[in-house]
Amino acid sequence: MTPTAHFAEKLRLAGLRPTRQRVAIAALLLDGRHRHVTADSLTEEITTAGLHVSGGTVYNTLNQFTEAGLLRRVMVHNDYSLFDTNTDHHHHFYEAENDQLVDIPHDDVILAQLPAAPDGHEIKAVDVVIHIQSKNS
Amino acid sequence: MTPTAHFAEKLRLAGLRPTRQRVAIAALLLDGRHRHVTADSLTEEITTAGLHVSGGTVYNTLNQFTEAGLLRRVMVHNDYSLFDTNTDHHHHFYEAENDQLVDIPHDDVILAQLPAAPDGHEIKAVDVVIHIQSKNS
DNA sequence: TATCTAGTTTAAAATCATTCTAAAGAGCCT
DNA sequence: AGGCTCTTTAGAATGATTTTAAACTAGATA
Repeated sequence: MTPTAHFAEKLRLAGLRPTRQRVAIAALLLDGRHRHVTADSLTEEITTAGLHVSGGTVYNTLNQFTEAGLLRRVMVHNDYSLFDTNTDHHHHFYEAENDQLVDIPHDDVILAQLPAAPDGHEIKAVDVVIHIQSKNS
Repeated sequence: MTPTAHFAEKLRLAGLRPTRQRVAIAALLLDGRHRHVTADSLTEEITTAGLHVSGGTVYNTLNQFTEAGLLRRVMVHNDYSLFDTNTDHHHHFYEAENDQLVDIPHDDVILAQLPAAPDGHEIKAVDVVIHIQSKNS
């Protein structure tokens, strides 16, 4: 199976029509590498790859991939959106000084007790963000 | 001590000059009630109280209060900033459907194990957000 | 293979929360 | 009261994201 066919299939399984743009972005983001991207950094990658995808489509695609569970949105500030290519359950260190986000290995956080969800609700996800700062500041 | 003098003192202790606007906002937000506000909802409250504070000052004041530790910023989405008048250590339920944020009592979350902060860094805060959704959807 | 249609992409304009600006105003020290 | 600095103000500017309306395409059908 060609790489393109591989990502096209992945998109189909996620319920997304495999357009040229979505396949290109999937090839960049869904190759198994774990990293954090923004609409801006992704646009740069696309350009570096010698391609072009309009700004609106970059945003749409990031939202659709997230909706489909292919990406995860990480909330650490509200200057711009961050997306994590690692959709496995894990948490983050965040250093506000340099707007730096670092993954925390899965087992390094243990939640010994969680509250029950309010009536009529269920827990969908638990996000832990550990805010850190450099010691000499 | 008049209420105004009380809040003026509170601001001075936080290192903020007690201007008319800051005292007015402090009287609304720092009265001990625990709630979540936005720049917009606060502006409404100010208007309802028969006062007027310019938009820029509302934003500045929220940021300064947060900086001074009188408020806490809560990160759950990036449509607009949310501020929590409860600065004690506690966590949140967040229901994306209605953009609803609910406090979790302090002891209902137990973090049995935390990772060490990366070299040269220290932990400043640990935020836990439990995303919930209504069951029949 | 030609055709059709719904879904998608595009560039550009619009939106909207937030920040910035420069001028006017107000604490507060002497 | 005088003066110096910090604040407030209204309005303009910023910047990420969404929307728009028209052009395009994936995929189904004939």
